[in-house]
Amino acid sequence: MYSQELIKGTLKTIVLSLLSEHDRMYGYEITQHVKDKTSGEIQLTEGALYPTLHKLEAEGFLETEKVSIGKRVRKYYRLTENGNKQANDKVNEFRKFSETMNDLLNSFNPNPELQWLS
Amino acid sequence: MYSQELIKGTLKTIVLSLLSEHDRMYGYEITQHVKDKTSGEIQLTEGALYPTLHKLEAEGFLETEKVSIGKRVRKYYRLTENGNKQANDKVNEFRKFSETMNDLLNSFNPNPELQWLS
DNA sequence: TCTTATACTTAAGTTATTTATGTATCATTG
DNA sequence: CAATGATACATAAATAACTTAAGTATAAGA
Repeated sequence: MYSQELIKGTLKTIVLSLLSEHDRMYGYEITQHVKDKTSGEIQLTEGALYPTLHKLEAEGFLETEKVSIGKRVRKYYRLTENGNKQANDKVNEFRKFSETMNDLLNSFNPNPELQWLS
Repeated sequence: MYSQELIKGTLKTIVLSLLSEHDRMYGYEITQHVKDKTSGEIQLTEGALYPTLHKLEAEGFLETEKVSIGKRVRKYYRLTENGNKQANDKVNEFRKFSETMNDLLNSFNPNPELQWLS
């Protein structure tokens, strides 16, 4: 499990990215999907996720749809057109950022897997 | 310039990593070094950096040395033995994290540079 | 029936950063 | 030589974000 400080700041990127490939998802589904796909190394907490979803909706990047499952109401989120753009921007930003960071960190203690490069 | 939310959480990692390759550095030097090495894409603010340096010192990862430059006093930081371990841990953690994240983000909108893989 | 999983919400406390201010020296330039 | 920008550190107040925790409720499995 990664330190929370590292996960901070990528929450929106993760949510937007997942919704880019899934058409619609609900909150709980997102937490499970991320947990499964990362072998439990990234676990989103509800206290962080739900407020973030509400924020993204308020910003116009997500829209909701309520679906009744038996007696329960499930709240699905999907990307708006702006949300789709935002998803692309955020994903590209993270990719570049991680490259920049790895360059910065690589000058010291180079990654053993990349040793052959030098 | 990357969004601050992305830079958040990597500040300690950056500081510890730089001190791993530089033996000793002072605060202002760190801000300039990071700015230069990332073409201005990561800019550390003093309000964030100095409190972090103080925190790392209080945690026993850094030790200080005051050096007079003319009439000014410059405060150099260097890694303690524990700080060196922590630097390695933090750098490795970030590397793994960025791999995990890129895997998570790659299933959608795959990075064009990696298209040949599929 | 009890426990775990599903499913969403929100308030209070904590933590970290941003923004702003304060202080002071040194170098450059008009 | 005065003004400006760069160097250099520190910290307080405001803000933002997350953690922790509690609340509510249905469904499934042992």
